[in-house]
Formats: sequence, structure tokens, C-alpha cells
Amino acid sequence: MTIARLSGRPPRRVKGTTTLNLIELQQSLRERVRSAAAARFGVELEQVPSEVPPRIELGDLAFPVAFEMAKRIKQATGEKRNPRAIAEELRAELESAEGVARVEVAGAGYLNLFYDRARLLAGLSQTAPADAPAGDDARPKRMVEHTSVNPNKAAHIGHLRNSVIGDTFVRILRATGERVEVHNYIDNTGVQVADVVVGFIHLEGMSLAGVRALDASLKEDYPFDYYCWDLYARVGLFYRGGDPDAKEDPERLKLRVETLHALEEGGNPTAELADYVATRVVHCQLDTMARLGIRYDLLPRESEVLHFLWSHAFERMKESGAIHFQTGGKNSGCWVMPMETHEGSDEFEADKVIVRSNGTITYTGKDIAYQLWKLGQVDLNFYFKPFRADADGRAVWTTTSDPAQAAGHAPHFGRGSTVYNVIDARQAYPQEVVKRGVAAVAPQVGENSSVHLSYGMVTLSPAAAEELGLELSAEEKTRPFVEMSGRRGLGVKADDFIDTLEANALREVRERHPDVPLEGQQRSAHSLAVGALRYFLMKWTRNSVIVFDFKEALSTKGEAGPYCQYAAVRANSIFRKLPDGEMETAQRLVAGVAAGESGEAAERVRRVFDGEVGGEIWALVTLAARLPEVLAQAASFAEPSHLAKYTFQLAQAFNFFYNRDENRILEESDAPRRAVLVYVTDFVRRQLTDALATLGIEVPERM
RNA sequence: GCACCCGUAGCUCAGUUGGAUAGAGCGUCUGACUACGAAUCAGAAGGUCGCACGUUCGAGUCGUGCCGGGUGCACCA
Repeated sequence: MTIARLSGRPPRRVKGTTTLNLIELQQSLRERVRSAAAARFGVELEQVPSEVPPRIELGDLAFPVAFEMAKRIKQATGEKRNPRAIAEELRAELESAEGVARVEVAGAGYLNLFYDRARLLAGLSQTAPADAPAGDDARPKRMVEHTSVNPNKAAHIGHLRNSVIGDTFVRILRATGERVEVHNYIDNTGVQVADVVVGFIHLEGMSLAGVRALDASLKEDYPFDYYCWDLYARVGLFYRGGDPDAKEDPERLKLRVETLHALEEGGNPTAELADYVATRVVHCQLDTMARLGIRYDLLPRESEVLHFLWSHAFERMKESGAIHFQTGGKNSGCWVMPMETHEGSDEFEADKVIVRSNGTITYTGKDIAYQLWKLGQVDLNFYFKPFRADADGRAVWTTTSDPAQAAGHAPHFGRGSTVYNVIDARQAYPQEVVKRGVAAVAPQVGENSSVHLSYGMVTLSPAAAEELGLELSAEEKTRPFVEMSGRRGLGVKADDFIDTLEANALREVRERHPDVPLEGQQRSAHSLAVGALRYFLMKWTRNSVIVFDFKEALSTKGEAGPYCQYAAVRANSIFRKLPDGEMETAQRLVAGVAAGESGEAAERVRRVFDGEVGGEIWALVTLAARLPEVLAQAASFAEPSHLAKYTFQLAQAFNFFYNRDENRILEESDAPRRAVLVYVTDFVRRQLTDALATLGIEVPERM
């Protein structure tokens, strides 16, 4: 990964040249505007906003600063100044800057800057070295929790949205130089696990040995997590006495409560069976995520939060006064956290119960405890042991209550500075409670250290639901979408869907490349399937609800991952055919022009960027150069879809460039022009490849 | 009742912390392949940015009020 970092120390300069870096250039121009505003007009600008003009003809960078200044001058002196006149005065100041060819005042008072294109080309495409490798423990650590699927069934497409958002966000943070720790929380003692355990024990009459035997007998096309998926749905039906529309039978629900209690208690046969089931399902889910290149550092388990962490966190909550014991009223006998900001009423209680009157802990309570640990606010550490190794050999760790199992060489987990929880938008309120709880217990870390990375759910179009064999009620048919439901067994299983994508992609690849060995075809098909799926889940802003439709999700045309991959593949294929040494020649030429060399060659390089076609090429270069800025923005807004949109735009711009007859590289006979085209294409494919990699998408060799 | 999210082209969605002529994809129509790879490209049609006030030099973006849709407000997770 070679991505310039935006914050911290400035990017290095290449020795012996005066190559300009785009970010440095913008900084220095901003400084010029600021000092000129102060010197000529006595206006102190705290920040100098800049923007990219809507069209390349309007320039490379614009400062809409004259409007604000006119207002300030009027406020200070009462004198009315025309924004255009102000802009005119600032213009000369900017025009003399190195790397700026000219400045125009446009519209009502925009300052539009045109860069010296040929001169800047080398600097734009110069990417700073990647940041210090992880292991630098001094840097603050970002904690990202995602996936966290209940370990009682196979993951579906809705879970994938969570994982892909989380994983992409992790990649974005790392690309901007952040230190990141990734958690996948395992709720191994919750209701959902209890329900499948009820299924195994009471519907199937199995003991742990029986479950093991069953597991061993299952075939590849119907693995353990699929079995649990169906069993879980059967248990849901069982609670309702066999009628999906009936109410749950309180007598049958007693089995759930008993089981849940046994799981929380631990150290009994039911808990052992549950542990086997949950662990096996986690392995399956990890396999699914690994297909998409998603991995984790740590799998913290609820059983350890409960048995190990809770008592410490509970003490801190009590000491700090964040919670108190209720002796009367509706919540009598409970430990509650007051939520003053929330209006209470007869119907809705304002206070949030943390510990129930029967002594058990609510989900919110556990979450506050866990969150406090992640932020290093509980004076206790878990024991850790390796869970398994990833395909690349790196260990994924998990927690354990058993000191005998603890590894002596575990990494230093926890003690993060900021925690990002990827959780769906419906849990906004409980997340708010957790955030408040953490801040109440540990005011020094405050509310800002907890970020709820919320996202809308993935629902099914009625057509998709019917394709899955669901009979829709009349009411459901009128709705724009149908919610997925594990309880009803309704959902698009992640592995099934990836299989379909791979099969489709393989068919296309085989058609185009019948000579390539099957293994190579499958590799490409896999990359394309991952590209299609990850892009599909990433192209929406987090807020929007995705209505899943098979046709749309399977499409590889238009705004889709394969479109972006295709642009990179085409660029790469040019370089496969390019004579040896031509890339190096191009680099020398561009570097020479950047260093201020004059002469006929430099002049011809300059001319490449003239005119309409030249303007288009330049627009492509500046768009490609914007990747670091986009990454920084995606990171600070916590909105990975910005990167997806940018990647698509870059691919689109490249295709536009590529399709122009004037830009056919291998047929270009003018040597300097050809060199510039080679140089630009190489830069764009590198940026495109980096952008895709940050989205978790590889560029296949062929497609 | 209270809180949060959403309303932009026929459909699905972007819109860079208030900026220039509101953009994509899909769909529709018209064109371009003995290919630096057509999973592509060029072009056309398509919008009172839910409505009304307000703030501002400037509003899809900010404020207020309506209208319409979604979600949440458990001793469930």
C-alpha cells in the first residue's frame, strides 16, 4: 500500500529535485491566501476553504474566499467591497506561487487556480511511503468491532453488510496510517444460542456426543451452520406450537429460560453442548468471512465478559454513581442507570435496567462492561488463547476464563483510544445508553470515544423473498420490502450467494478465456465475485436501507465492482504489451520536466495537456491524485461508501480516457506524448488498485 | 406521546463539512467491436430536490412548521 498520509509529519521530498506534492502545494497556497488576506485587508481567516471546480475548464483548485472577506470587511469597517475586486487583489499573490500557471477570477468572485500541469505531474503521482508498521505501540489505537453474528446459524447477507462496512472501515483507517484492532464479539451465552441448544436437546434428543457425531457426518454442501440455520427456524416454530402465526407458548418458552440459565451458569452438560455448538458455528462464520478477505484480531466471548470482567466493571459502575439500586416502583430490586434526557411516561420507563431483580445482567450492562474494557477503563485483563490461524498464518485470538489455557505471548489487546461499533441502526438507543454509561463511569474518556457506526438493514424485495420460497402475506406484498428473519429461516445465506456469484463469474471468464487453465479461471471468478459483492454492499451510504434484489446484486455491469476491476485489468494489459524500459524512460522524462528542465521535449510534454483532449487527461490525473484526500474523508466521516463512489468515478474516468482514439498508447508515435500517456496510465492503475485494495477487492489477472 | 433516520430523474441512489449549469447506475431510444479487452464507450430523452416560510451575497445542504414513509422507546439481544 503506498498511500500518502494526510496528518502528522509532512510527506518527504525527493532529494535533489523540487518536485511538488499536491498536498504540500495546497497547504502552501492556503497559507498564501491567509497571509495575503491579513496583509492587504486586515482579515484574519481561521480557515481557508478550497474546493475542486465543477469543471476542469474552471481550473484545478478554487478559493471561494472573497465572499467571506467582503462580509468581514463590511462588519469591521462598514465599507462595502465587491468580492470580485477582492479576488483580483489576491490573484497576483497566488499567481507567483511555484507550480501555479495562472489564476482567474470567475463568477461572482471565485479565485480559480490552474496548475502548471507538466511541471506538477511528477509531484501529483508521487505517493509518500506507507506509515510506520504496526508494532509502534505508542500510537493511539482505534478499536473496531464488527460482524458479531450470533453463533447459532450461518451468516446471511445482512450480516455481510455489517462485516463489509466494518472491514472496509478498518482498511481505510489503516490506509491513513492508523493503528487498528479488530474485534468480533461472540455472544456464546445468549438467547439465540440457547434456542438452537433447545433444538438439539429437546427436538432432536441429542447429547454433546450426538451433536459431535452429527457434525462429523455432515457433507460439504450442508455444513453445520446450515444445519443450525434450519434447526433454529424449527425451534421458532416449536415455540409457536407449529403455527408460524401463533403466539409463543409460555410453557415451551420455559425450556429457553432453563437453557439460558444453564449457559450463563456454566460448568454443566448443557453449557458444554452450547460451547461446542457456538464454537463450531464461529468457525463456519469465520470461513465465510475469510472468503471475502475479512479477518479479526480478537474474538471476545460473552462467557468471559460474564464470568470474569463483569464483577470488576460492576464495582466501577457502583463507585462512580453511574447506577443505583432501586428500592421501589416499577424497577424495584434492579440496578438502574438514569436517563434524564429521556422522557419517562406510564408506558415507557426512562431509566435503563442494568441488573435485573433476579440478579442477571442485561445486554446493555454487559456491553458497558465490555466497552469499558476496550477503552482500558477496567483494571483487569482477560486471558487470551489462539482460536485458529488465518489462511496467511496469522493467529486470531479469543478470550478464555481458564488461566491454564492462557498463552503467555498474547498481544496487548484492549486499551483503545476510540471504539467504533458497527451495529445496525435499530440499536441506536441502546448504543446511546452504552455511550452514556461509559462516560458516566469514566468521564475522562467521555462520550466521544464511543462511536456507533450505524447502518440500515438489508431487506428483501418481495420478489426476492418469493424466489427464496417464502409465501408472503397480503400485507407483506404491499410493502416495498420484507425483513429477513433468522427465526423464520428467511434470508439469503452468505455462502450460497457467494457461490452463485462465483459460478456466474466463472461462466463469463470461461467464455472469454477458454485457454486458461481452470485454476486460473476460478481465481479470477473468485476475485470478481468478491468485487461484485463487496462493492454492492459498499456503494450505499450507511444510513440507507438496502432492498436486496437478486438481479441487481448479481449484476456486473454499470456501477459495480467488476466495472472497476475491468478498468484496472485493461490498464494492466497495456503494460503487458509495452516494450521493456519504456516505463522507465517515461519516468525520467516526467521527472526532468518536474525539475525544471527546458527544451523541446519539455515543451512537447507541456502540449500533451493542452486543448480538450489534454484537459481530459489532466482531469484524470487530478482525480487519481485525490485518493489520499478521499481516504482521509472516508475515515473522518466514518463513511466507507465515499471510497466506493470515488473508485467507481476513477474507473469511469479511466475508461473515458482509454476509449479515446487519440489516447491509444501502443499506436502513439510521438515519443514524448506516448511517454506521458504511459506515465498517466501507470499512475491511474496504481491508484485504482490501491483504492480497490482498500475496499477489499483484488484486480484479477484477466476477466 | 417522545427520540432518531429518510423524502432528489420512470426505478435505485450520490451530492465533498452552505458555493458556479443538481449528478451516477439501471431502464428506454440511437449508434460504435477481424479489440492497447464491448463485463466497454458515444449520444438522446428524463428533475418546481415532499410542501411553506426563514437565515445568507449564495440553500438539495442550515433553522422553524406542516405532509408522507421507516425505526426505536423491555427486568429481549
